[in-house]
Amino acid sequence: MLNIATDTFAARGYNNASLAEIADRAGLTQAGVLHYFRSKSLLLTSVLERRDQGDIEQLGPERPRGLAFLRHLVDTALRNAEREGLVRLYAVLSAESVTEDHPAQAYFRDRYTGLRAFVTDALTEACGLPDPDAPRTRDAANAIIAVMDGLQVQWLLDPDAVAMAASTDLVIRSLLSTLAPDRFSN
Amino acid sequence: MLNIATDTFAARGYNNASLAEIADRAGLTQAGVLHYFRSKSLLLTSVLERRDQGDIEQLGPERPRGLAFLRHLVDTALRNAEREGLVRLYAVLSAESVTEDHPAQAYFRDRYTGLRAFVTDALTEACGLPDPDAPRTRDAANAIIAVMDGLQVQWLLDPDAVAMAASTDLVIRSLLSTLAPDRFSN
DNA sequence: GTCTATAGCTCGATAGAC
DNA sequence: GTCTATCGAGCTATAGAC
Repeated sequence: MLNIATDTFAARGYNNASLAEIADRAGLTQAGVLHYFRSKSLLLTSVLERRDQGDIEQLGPERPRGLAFLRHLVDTALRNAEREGLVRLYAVLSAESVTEDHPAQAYFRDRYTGLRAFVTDALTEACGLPDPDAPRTRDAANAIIAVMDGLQVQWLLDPDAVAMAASTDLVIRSLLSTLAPDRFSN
Repeated sequence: MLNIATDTFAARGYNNASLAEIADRAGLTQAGVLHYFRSKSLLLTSVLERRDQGDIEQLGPERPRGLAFLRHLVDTALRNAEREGLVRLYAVLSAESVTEDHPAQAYFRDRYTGLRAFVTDALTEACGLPDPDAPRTRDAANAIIAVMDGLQVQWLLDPDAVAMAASTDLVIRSLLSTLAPDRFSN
């Protein structure tokens, strides 16, 4: 049920997806869907929360740190090329969430805040930097997240023109050798 | 009129924006809007075409080349921080366009194809590379476009957490020194 | 739990008066 | 050119039978 809702939101976006279509695909009526989820926006929230378990940034307490975490991001980009549905869900909804009164706005704001902290920490640790709050580290972290997101949109529109993992890897390596040229040479 | 439509599509996305709201803001009725644009999707097309004149990638035949073009991208990121409406329009619509049967899908596919060619050329020239079709150059070009797009979404959700120009500049510099370490040192 | 039925909207588009 | 009126369709959500 949540899987079907996920696919539908991914294919159509939140606003353009209808409970009737989700219900059809799930083999019941629109009223049936609302029996389990009191409203459409609550269904979206449930979809997003479900997706957070067992995914990218929720790896449990033994999440990899430093360089291992950055490598994990490249791995994720590689695996994402085989998970178009998931990529579509986040690409479509994250951008849609910036529109007025979107029900997923708080979710994505918080998600990015958390991701930024993770990546900033990983960079600081991998590079052995003294100050975890250095603006340049923060800029680099934001850029790494941004490049992964932006590549997804290009890839969804034109899969053959984009190598998500290769581009992600190239950016991370380049940033590392800028932030810590002694540790990471070109 | 097109300006009002632009703002509305930017604030609500295409699907969620209504002709009635656009008409209200423009001071006429919904039927009045359809007198000028035969359909909603034609209005969107007109908005996007209008925006292409005098903007980022349409700088006329004397578009800057090589390093100057890459600097221009950073300038654009800097100016974009003062043009939230325009940023919102492209961030929202580009992601929305990957959904099924979206009227702007062809527009954004073509736009990215053109942008990729521009940035790839600029990188090839700036770095003095022999092969304009090198995969790594293409990966770097895609990454530069992606980082600019991805930063916009983060910035719209949390303006204080993101320095679009600084992050863009950092990525471009880092990539340059990876692609051509002899010309661009850290 | 799942259904039918329906209330109560909003939407895009068209027809036609002025 | 701009309006009113309206069609036909879609939507979310609720009420209530079974």
